[in-house]
Amino acid sequence: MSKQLPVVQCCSPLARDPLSEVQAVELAKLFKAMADPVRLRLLSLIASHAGGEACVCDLTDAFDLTGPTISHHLKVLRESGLITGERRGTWVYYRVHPEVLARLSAVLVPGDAIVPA
Amino acid sequence: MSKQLPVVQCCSPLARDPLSEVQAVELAKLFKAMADPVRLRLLSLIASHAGGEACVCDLTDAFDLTGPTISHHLKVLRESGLITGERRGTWVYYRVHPEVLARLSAVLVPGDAIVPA
DNA sequence: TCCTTGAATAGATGTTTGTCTAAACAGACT
DNA sequence: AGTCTGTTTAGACAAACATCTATTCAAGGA
Repeated sequence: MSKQLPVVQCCSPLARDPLSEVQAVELAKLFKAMADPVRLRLLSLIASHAGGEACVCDLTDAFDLTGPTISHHLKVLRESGLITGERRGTWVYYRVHPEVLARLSAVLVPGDAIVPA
Repeated sequence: MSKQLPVVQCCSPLARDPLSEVQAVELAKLFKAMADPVRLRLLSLIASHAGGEACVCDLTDAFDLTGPTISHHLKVLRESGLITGERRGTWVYYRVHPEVLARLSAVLVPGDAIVPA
């Protein structure tokens, strides 16, 4: 549906070793994608939806925003690698990439360094 | 040193239940605070520093940025509740609030809902 | 083929944000 | 007091961003 960014290769937990500049830039992109209430709710709606996927029509109804605005936010999430979209007939369905969330989660707490994917 | 925001009360994991608007706004503030490479490195430098704290002088040296800019980023992190600063004599020392990171981490992965603080 | 509906793109606009310089504030030491 | 060093505040400015309207693209059904 659109360009796939590589899944985060980053990092040992924040509190273990200082982040390199490159790692920080990489991570910041992901956090920036989540740094908006609408995008967080989109992510949550998709992730918690039955079957692990939701169509744009479902998502649009949940907000008091125009279609293009929702579409813009979905694009940001897509380009950050957090979700993917797939057209099936009339509708486009989105689902999250749980590994990306898991890696992000692991960076935040002290614990084992991330093993290579 | 400055106003303390309440530690995030938020939430069940993203993928369990759809985030409410209020929860999303709350969480987005935290993610926004981390959505910058400089702030992520600051956070990591502080968290990984010996003794769990670092003074501003250490932090400033690690970047090619002016003092006021670093101070600005520290303020953003402070006001988000991720760190606290304390003046001891000449220097100001910062340390992270690990609980906030832990809660944030827990929101990202499927698992148990957060128990009240 | 044309029309209808779902979704994305293009372009415009007001707001937020990261950075800087200049100035103020806080301690410590003469 | 006066001065030095470390840190924060104030104000300015360009770049990034969230939102909108108008338009285009995609797939189905008449």
